[in-house]
Amino acid sequence: MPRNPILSASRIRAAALLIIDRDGLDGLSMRKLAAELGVQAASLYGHVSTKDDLLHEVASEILEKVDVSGFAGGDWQHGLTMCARSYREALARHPNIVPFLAYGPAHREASLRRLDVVHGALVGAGWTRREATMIAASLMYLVFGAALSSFSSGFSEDQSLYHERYPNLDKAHLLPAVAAELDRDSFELALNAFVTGLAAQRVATSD
Amino acid sequence: MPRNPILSASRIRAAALLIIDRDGLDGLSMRKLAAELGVQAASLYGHVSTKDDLLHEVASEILEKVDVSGFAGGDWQHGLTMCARSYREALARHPNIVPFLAYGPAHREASLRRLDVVHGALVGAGWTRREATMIAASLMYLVFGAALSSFSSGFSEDQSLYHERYPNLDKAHLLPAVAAELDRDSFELALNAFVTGLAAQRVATSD
DNA sequence: CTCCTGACCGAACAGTGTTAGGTTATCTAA
DNA sequence: TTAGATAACCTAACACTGTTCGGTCAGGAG
Repeated sequence: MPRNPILSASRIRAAALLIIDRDGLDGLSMRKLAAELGVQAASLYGHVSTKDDLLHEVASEILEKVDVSGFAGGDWQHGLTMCARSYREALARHPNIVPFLAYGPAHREASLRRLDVVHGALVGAGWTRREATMIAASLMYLVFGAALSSFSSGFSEDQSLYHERYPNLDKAHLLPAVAAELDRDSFELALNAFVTGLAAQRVATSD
Repeated sequence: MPRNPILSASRIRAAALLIIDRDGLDGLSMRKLAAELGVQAASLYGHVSTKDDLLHEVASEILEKVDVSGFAGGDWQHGLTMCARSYREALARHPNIVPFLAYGPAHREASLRRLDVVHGALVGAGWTRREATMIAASLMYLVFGAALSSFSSGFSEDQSLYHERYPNLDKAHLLPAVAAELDRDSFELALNAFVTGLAAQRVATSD
């Protein structure tokens, strides 16, 4: 090796994620990323083929942390719940990249592997293949919906306007701390209602 | 009036939405939009303050069609279901703009008005204010999650790869027609399970 | 010491959103 | 009828974007 490399694929990924977390998805440019690493923009292309590719790599890194081990015990309700929680947490840690993540989850290797596990567990628990597919899809709806349309990233404008014009709306969720809690609780409510409802339907159809 | 205007805010919105539907969100540029209207890019700025603003206007136009009249009867389960269906349909008609829509639904006038109606109806049906907020949020999770991570926009790569590597996954949802049906059915499943689960929880806590 | 190779850089290309200033057709006022 | 006002559109440019080509230069191998 001619020289000690400053850059590496993983260092680039880390810096990219840092910028995305700090400045948003649109706040990431190759020049800014290069500057963050003390380098010129062109140098990045020795380690990364394309910006889009870089984003996919960052995305995969994030999604690696999703845990589907909850299905191991054979209890699909528990598995579904644990998987959804873990998924949401992974996304909530980097909310700015979620719109990109959602673009094509099915195209990513890790997502497919996970989906395969979930699907298999559901079929093993007695759901039909079609039902298993739809349940897995529904879980994605909840997870991505929760990560995307969270209170934390909404409701940040002038507070006084809300209350008088929309009397039914509570203005408490304007506070960031409250918003984060409300996000988590709303997700838990939705997840719990969903799994409960599924279980009820399961009993009904297996009669 | 000095001349018969070629441009108008609504004509610009319509053309923008057409391009978005056809070429995707990234496929919309001010120059392309201008060309579509037989005009130069700069001319657009006499009718539209900013590209971001234009997108928000297009978004509002789409969201205007969401129908919350299902709550009128006083049946919150029916209201929730109808509202969610109408919402999803509105989004499914223009899937490419959904990532933008999801960015800050809470900032849009029409969304807040709707949210206020839903919230009021839920409180009227006996839910606490906090519960109502969380239920409304959950509904958004489902709707946006369904519109975003739909099968139609995923799974479009080489079909043969899937089956051997992920034995649990069905390859039927690769076909566009099947995918659309699967999207709708999955959403209905999720929605039904969610509302059922909510109702069950309601009975339990009101004891 | 020379050669080679790999890492980084400078400069450019085509494209983006946006703006300042200029042109022109029509409508109003004298 | 003609002069001026004005709205609608355009030309040209700005600073930015992702990406590529050709160069520079440090170190290891012979």
